[in-house]
Amino acid sequence: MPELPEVETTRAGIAPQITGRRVSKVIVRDRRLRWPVPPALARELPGQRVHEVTRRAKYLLLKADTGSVILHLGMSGSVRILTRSLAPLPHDHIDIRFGRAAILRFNDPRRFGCVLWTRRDPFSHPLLADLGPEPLSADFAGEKLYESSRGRKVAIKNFIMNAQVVVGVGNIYASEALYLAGIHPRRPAGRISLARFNELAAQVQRVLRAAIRAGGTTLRDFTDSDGLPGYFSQSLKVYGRTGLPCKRCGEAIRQEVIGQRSTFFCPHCQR
DNA sequence: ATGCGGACCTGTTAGC
DNA sequence: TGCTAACAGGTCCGCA
Repeated sequence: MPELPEVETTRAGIAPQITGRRVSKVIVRDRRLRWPVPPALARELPGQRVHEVTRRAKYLLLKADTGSVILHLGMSGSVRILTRSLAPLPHDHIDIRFGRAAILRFNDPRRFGCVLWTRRDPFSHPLLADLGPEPLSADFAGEKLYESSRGRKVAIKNFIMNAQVVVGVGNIYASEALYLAGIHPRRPAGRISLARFNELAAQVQRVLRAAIRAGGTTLRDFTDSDGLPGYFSQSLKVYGRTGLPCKRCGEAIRQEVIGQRSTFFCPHCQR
């Protein structure tokens, strides 16, 4: 579920419900996530206020009085806000309770996600310290991609999915952005011109923004069980369209494995 | 430094 | 219909 648009939609959904509220209790039902949930979370967070809910890459950051919660949804994670007590379902691993007002409930079947606690600046946490630029920031442009790609032989698909290069481009939107920019996913990153990188950067922004808009519409009230904007799938040009005609030229969309992930592209429109 | 493959998990779907 | 295998939106880590 969670690519950057889903994470951003989640952030926007939960922020108004917990910002400024005081945590009353943290319940950890299963601490076996990607990294074990630190005991300090349940020990230190209760009694503190959440001051803001931000996002860096696909990490959600809950800034509290003496530290921050760092939360990642992995492949299958979701959070939702309950406004009344509900019996936990399978994989409801963590509750962060805000008195009677709200419960933030973290669910993650595959447990690739994480919920961590740091007393330091979360941006200096090892998981966040080396991350590349945010694709939706105003200063994100093709130049950065172009410069960091010189001499690199890695396929462009893998390159733009590398979080040290640019964050937030997951498997779906990597295929989509490359299609929109007309770039073959296997093309070596170092053999792409500045002009084409400018186009790619623009299309990355465009597709992510469009998906956020679609997600935002679907999940307006956030008591829904999973943060799945099932909606944007209608707008996908290549992802999941193996064998179907390209919407531009009619050629059959190809599916190949690149970097161990399924990749979708039009062999005619992408070079 | 770079690039590749494996690892972590469970649930759902595709195929025989 | 039922069993098994393949696959799934992420990303860290170790090795060559």
